[in-house]
Amino acid sequence: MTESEVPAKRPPTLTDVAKLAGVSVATASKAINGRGEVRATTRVRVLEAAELLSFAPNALARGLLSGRTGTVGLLTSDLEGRFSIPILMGAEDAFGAGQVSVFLCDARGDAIREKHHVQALLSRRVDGLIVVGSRTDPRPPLAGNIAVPVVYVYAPSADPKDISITADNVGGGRLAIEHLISCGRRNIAHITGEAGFQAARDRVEGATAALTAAGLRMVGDRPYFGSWEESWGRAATHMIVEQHPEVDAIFCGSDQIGRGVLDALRDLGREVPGTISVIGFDNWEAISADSRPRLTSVDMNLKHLGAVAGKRLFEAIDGTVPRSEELPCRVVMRESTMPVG
Amino acid sequence: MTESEVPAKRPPTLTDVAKLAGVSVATASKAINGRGEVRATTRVRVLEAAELLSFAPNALARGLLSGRTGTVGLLTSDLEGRFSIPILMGAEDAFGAGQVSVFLCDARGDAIREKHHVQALLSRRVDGLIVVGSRTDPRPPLAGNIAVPVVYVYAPSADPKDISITADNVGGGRLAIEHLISCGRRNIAHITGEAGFQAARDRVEGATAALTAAGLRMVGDRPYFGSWEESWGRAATHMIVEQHPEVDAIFCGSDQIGRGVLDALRDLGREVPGTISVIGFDNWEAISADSRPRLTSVDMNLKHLGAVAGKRLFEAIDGTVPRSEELPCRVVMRESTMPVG
DNA sequence: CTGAAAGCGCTTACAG
DNA sequence: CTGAAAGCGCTTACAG
Repeated sequence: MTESEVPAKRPPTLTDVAKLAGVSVATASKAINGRGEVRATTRVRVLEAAELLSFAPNALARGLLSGRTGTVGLLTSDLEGRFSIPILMGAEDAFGAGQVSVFLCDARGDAIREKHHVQALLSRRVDGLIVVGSRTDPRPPLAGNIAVPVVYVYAPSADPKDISITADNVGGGRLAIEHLISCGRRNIAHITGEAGFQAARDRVEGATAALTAAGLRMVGDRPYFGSWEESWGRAATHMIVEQHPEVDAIFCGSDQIGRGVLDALRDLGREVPGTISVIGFDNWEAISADSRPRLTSVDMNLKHLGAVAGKRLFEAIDGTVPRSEELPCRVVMRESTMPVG
Repeated sequence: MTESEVPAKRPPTLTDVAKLAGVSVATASKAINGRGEVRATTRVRVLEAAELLSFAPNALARGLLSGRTGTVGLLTSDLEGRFSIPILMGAEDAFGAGQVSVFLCDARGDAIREKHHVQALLSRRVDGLIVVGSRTDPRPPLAGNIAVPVVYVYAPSADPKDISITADNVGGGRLAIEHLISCGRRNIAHITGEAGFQAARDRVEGATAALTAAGLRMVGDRPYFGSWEESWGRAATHMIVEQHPEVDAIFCGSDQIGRGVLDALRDLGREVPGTISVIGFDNWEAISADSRPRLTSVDMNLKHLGAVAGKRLFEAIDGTVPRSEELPCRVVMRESTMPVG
């Protein structure tokens, strides 16, 4: 039986490489890792052997030795929701392709399932954990003694001692109103989602502050809480336009609401942005980028949020203790708030 | 220095548990894994010790021994796109919480990045790989000698020897037309995305077959290829209604197109579903579930696709050789195709 | 029923 | 510059 007939059942080991190169495993290890003084010709011989066998060092063995695995766990509560994904991408970016590998776990908002996932991740000796929430309300911290650093993103941990990276929704509400005022609007209404959401309340707070600072009041003297859906945007718009015909701008708590508002205004013959401006929230391309007119929106920079969380996790793994951060939103302007000269 | 003062820097090991329970590591191992004959009282003692230390067995060490890591790699080319996510969730479901952990890698459609990720995953000794495409066109198989089973989902591998789990888009096109015909429609137009997409061409093929089988022809005698966006749906609708006023149904290649079609028909005063029916494709809730009227759509069952891929990967890991599968779509009916009596 | 020993694949002092 | 040996945390025959 010649060598070429032997089927390579298991991946090649360092021993295989060393044998082929005619050196000890110790030397092979040093050559491959560029460690210790290895003669140049020896190093080349080892590297060639490794190449020939397409040797990939067993990360499990390495992790066992070093105590570091180069893996992190990403725990999300709601993969389906569109907020997790950009955050997740940002985090992935921060880790870099191949340097650190990411375990993805979706707990589906179920505490039991979450516990199982955490258990599994800890067994796999991840170097750290990122916990991604699906709404901005504070969430209970992970149960149990977690021996590795944890960073919470989007939804902060309810424990202020934990590290949380969040979007500044109060600031986002303020930005939206300031933008509308910049466009020359004075009679601004606010249609938003369920009052049970911290995000809704925060944006109201920011909006109110900005209006007050400008000496203005909300049309209707209150926000219109309802649901996050288009149909609520449509219904509320009809009500507002009828009761407050002077309305010349609407700040919407989501792009879906914004989309409903645009459709209703179109039905009512109110021209956007000619006689009334509309701004949404989330900057959800699929909803905002092809409407008539295209919808200006507040963007929470979710990808950046994820990237910052990733960086902070690294710092924590390296022993420094990062602080919680609340990152600013930004306005992405499109035609629905374009001042018409 | 008392015991309680010693900080637990590293996670407890089996040795710690054994020591605390007053047995050997071998016995501790057997007790914890329910293996071999261990006296009941001994087992209890070990389990209590493990509990007390909140011992979690090091999966790396286990993996090193057994050659199985209980991890799989999920390689996606486009996390942002909305097709990957449901597939990913389905796969996660198939793996079960905590049993198998999933490494998520987004190659961003970049071959170099993909290679890096595969390399990293192989180093981590994943038991298998799932490759998720972002469009249904066949993709080149993974480069290099992959020593573990690979299952392609959504986008099949260009190599027919590989295992690919795909949605039957031809069948989906057929279903859409058959549904419209069931609703009493005879003059059916088809507005779809770029002809460069296999998905567009497949759905056309199915639609044409179903029309022919019913003795009908497409309105305009051809599909209207364009883009996947709302604006194309709007533009094409105006054109079709003008040139072919007899049109009484429109099959749309995507829900976004469908949404544009609905909006245009509304502008044109054509009543849906009264005088004309509309069906979309993708069953994208955010787009289809709150439109006026709500949009009937063809669903590719992506989550199920992912789940099947996960199951097939397991079978492959366990040594059986699964076959490629093309899974059926289904029609999710809403008001836009409701026959009006 | 229990434990000593070997070994999974690697790295790291330590001799030579 | 090179290699023998110990050890990371676990499991698995094999003695006792």
